[in-house]
Amino acid sequence: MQTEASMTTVTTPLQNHLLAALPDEVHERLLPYLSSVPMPRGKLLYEAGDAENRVYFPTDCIVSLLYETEEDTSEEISIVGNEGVVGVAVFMGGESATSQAIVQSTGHAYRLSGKLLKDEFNRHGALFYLLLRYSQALVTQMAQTAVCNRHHTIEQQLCRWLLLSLDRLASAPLAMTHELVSNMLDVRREGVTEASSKLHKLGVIEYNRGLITALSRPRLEELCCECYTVVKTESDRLLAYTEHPIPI
Amino acid sequence: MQTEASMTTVTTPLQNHLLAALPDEVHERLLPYLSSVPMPRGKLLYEAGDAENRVYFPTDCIVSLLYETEEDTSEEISIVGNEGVVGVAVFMGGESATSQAIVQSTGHAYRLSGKLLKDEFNRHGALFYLLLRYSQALVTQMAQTAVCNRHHTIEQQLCRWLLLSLDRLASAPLAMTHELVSNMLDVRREGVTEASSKLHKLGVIEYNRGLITALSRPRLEELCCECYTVVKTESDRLLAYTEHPIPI
DNA sequence: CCGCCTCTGTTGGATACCGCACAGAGCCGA
DNA sequence: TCGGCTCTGTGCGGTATCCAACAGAGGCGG
Repeated sequence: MQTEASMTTVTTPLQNHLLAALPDEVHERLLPYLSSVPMPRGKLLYEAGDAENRVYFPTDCIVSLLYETEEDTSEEISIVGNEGVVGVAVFMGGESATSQAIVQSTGHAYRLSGKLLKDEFNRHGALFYLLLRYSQALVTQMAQTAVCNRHHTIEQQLCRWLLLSLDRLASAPLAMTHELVSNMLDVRREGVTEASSKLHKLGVIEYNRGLITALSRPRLEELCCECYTVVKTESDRLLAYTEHPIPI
Repeated sequence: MQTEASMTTVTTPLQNHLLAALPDEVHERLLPYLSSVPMPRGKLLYEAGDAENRVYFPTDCIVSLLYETEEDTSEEISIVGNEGVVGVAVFMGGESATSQAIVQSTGHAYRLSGKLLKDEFNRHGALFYLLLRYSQALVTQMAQTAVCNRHHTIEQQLCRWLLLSLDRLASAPLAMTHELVSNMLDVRREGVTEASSKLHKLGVIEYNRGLITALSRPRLEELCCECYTVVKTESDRLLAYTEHPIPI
């Protein structure tokens, strides 16, 4: 089973772009304390209001940040993969946030205690600058997601979501049912089926019982609204891979 | 005219909660460099992508952070008043953001050069901790706004918007037409008229040609969705007024 | 091989909001 | 005082999405 296989894949901390961008000096201090943890789909990392005393650097999994409403629906506000870190509230000083973090795509992450992260952050070195810029990228993603949910069709949102997910996974088929995607986009399952079916007819994706495969990335980008590109461009700008991030 | 009057009101930097929360030591370094600037409605502080080389601490004005779409609509993702600061991209390290900042309610702010703010931020003292926590509060507001736009009726959104605005202004009538409110919520003007009319019939607000007055705050909160309270509670938690903010 | 469960496809009616068009009402300046 | 502009009120048809119900299709275990 595909899921099981990916659970046993060997990963290294440096598959995470943030960790990879840090200088050796920081690696020496942090790597010994990073522990690899399996991230099965559905694993709840934080609930809204929980103290976030650990942070996670994904390598080959995807984590969704969800906000709940009183009506018991929840909406994915941003996603975090190997480009980022889950648990920004730790160094932002709030300790907790009003979102929940849940694993959306099975894989692995490296876990670090909040205390160690804060200590390193407070050295005001490479990690500090990097995490701040990452936080800004996250904010951009959140805002653009908000705009997208409001203005664009389910089909466009689906394209955006697929592209964001593909960027964060080493490779194809996404193991997601229409039902799960609908939870993420917070639309009806039927809406996702309809949009998927349309994309399939256009020859852009194919899917079968919980596996979605992109057939043509370029066409996916064409059919998508601008939201994907806005987020991608801004993230690339903010997190341009540098061995030694430029200080403010 | 109400607008003109408020333009000549005398303000002090300490009307801004962030500035007020800083210890004397920081005041001594920063206050000499803060200059009071009038903030007339419609003033554009940054455009998307602009280098934010100045930050603004509002005292009695409200600034909206707007994200535009390609279809030339724009949506208010968060609002900043005397509880915050406009220009977080400066210390987050991105220098620019993908939003625009525009004055929504006439008043004043204190302006500081980005360089001086960064210098103070990089001292890693009170301002540093305060601004990080403020940023997190801003993120919470953005996320909740996103959720609200998606799930709640125009009437509920209007209540939320009114409450957030009232919190940030010394006092009553908000000088806003339905048209302007509709731009903020990114709905039709008629939708705002309809919702306003309903709130009026319920005796909760009254309005007349560009002036909106809340008659009963408690009732406004009842009619609102949970979004206002979530944001308010979390902001209060993160920014609990302390003479010397607690370090991480 | 069969039954069951999950996943996908489809339909019909309801609804919130949109776009447009226009009418009345208050205010300001000529 | 009167014309014109801004602001608010209202009605009509269109549409994307929602809600509910159900039908077929594929896979897995007994």
